[in-house]
Amino acid sequence: METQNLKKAGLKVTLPRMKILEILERSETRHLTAEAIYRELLDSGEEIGLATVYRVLTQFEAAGLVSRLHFEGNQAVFELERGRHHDHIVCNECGRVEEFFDETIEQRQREMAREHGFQIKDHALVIYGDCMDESCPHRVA
Amino acid sequence: METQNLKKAGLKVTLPRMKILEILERSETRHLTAEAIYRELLDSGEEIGLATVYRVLTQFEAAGLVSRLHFEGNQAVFELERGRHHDHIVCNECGRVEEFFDETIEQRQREMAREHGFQIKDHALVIYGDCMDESCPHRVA
DNA sequence: ATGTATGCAAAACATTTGCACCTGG
DNA sequence: CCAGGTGCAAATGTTTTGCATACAT
Repeated sequence: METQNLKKAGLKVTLPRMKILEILERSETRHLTAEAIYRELLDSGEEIGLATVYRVLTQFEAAGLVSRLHFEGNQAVFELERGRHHDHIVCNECGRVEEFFDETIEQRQREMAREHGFQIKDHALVIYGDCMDESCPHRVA
Repeated sequence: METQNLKKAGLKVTLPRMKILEILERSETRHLTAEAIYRELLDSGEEIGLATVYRVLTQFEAAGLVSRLHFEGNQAVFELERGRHHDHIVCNECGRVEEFFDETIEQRQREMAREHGFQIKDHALVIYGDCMDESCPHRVA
């Protein structure tokens, strides 16, 4: 269980940390803001402060347990790190997030970095669009 | 001159707007935060408020005169819009920004959006790395 | 016990807004 | 002249921090 991951990361196994991990694991959308996690904690009756949520998420990020993403908008979004690199497509209308991976894009990025004399360390690619999900409220098609 | 662009955008030709356009045009790095523009204004003796800088940049963005970029870090970065879409490579060490364009990446993005049932509207791709510029203070190589 | 974690309130930032005054056309 | 623009200060929204208390080992 998650107890292992926490210990492995050198973090004490505390209630806030376990609860936050649980929420990230159970999440349907898998991409949550600190606020969203905080609200879920409140809803399940936990007395955990928003500051703690931010502190825990920052520690999780440092430990490689979660990734912090920056989509348009002002809040960071957090997702559980599952070791498979991927990029994101976000629906402008309903906020739905999909993940994708394309080796050709990865390759071309490495090539672009090389051409410009950069030692590539990381990259962030987000595609914005309108999804055609039936649940999407502003769906065009 | 820039007077044209302002009028075309339906914006009165005021001193703050002209000065801000000038700074964006003259900028060596071409990618500036609102703060950086504000400081340049102060340095050149202009009495322009930071709020005005933000307001003007937001209007310029709406008019298509500038683009607002979100790199890692909390401040937005603004660049003069020159009509040629491109993505960015940013040096983690010295903050230098390079632009690039790769049709293969563009194509694959469209394909990824299509595969996931999204009507692509926009995208943001930033590559982070260490540059090997001789002026880069933390240069490794 | 003892070093860490947490909660709360306050601080820190980046950015936006309200409002009285100024300015461009 | 007058709608629109600007400066300043105050508000906002997100994230971080200080500090006294509580908890895991």
